[in-house]
Amino acid sequence: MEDKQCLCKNIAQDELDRITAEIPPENEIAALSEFFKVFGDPNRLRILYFLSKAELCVTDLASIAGMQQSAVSHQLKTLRQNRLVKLRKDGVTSYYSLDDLHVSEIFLMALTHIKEL
Amino acid sequence: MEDKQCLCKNIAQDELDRITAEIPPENEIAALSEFFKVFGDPNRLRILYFLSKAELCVTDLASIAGMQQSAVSHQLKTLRQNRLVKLRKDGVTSYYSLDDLHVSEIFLMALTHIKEL
DNA sequence: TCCTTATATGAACATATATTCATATAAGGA
DNA sequence: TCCTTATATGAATATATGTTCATATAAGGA
Repeated sequence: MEDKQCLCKNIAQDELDRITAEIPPENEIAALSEFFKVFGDPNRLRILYFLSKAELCVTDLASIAGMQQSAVSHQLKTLRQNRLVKLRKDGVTSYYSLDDLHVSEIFLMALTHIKEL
Repeated sequence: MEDKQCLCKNIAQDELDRITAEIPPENEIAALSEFFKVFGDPNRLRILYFLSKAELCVTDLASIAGMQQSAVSHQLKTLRQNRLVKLRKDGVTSYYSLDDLHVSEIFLMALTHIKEL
């Protein structure tokens, strides 16, 4: 707790202390922000949208998302590291699909919010 | 539609076309990713958490979030531009509070997801 | 083994982004 | 008007991040 406490009268000190004490732990905040950051790129959002509809290979994803194959691979790596997609290999081809049911929910909720603006 | 269509047999061309046709428009994708990006910073998440509990002034926020006043002001500007918080002035003091009920929902949903990992 | 195809990987690079530092601005009191 | 306080703003800076380019790696067929 810093010592630069405001002198304004809007909130009691003990109320402030209570709020501060209840915040989720540091590692959860970090994980949360990391989670949201993954959705914070338009190309990754497109990839997630397409994968919410069907299992797709890298080349098809690159094609329909209008991205280079390499860029898609990089993004898929990020999505895998964050456990949002999973990989199935068949010969030389890699197929990706969603590995997290929350993605569609979150996508929908945020879309609802955007449309209310 | 690019011409680098994959020859793999996982999905029919018309299925692929249908998926591509259904994606939300460009401006919605952009708005969505922007929305998520705002939550993708730990300090902004902290600010939003605190404001979900009470209306607070900049100095108190800076204090409990462990940030410099200037950094808080910058972040609050971003949050205001994205209509997530609102400002009430009283004399020299500015008080901020949530301007969007979705914030708590989104925060909770994501926290649930994080805890399932 | 060599060649082809699909994809992953890493470096380079351009751009984005959060914080710091300095100070401008706003509000209020003496 | 001057001074103090609270906050906003802008430039500088360090770091992060997404894309491109080149190529390594994996898989399979000849």
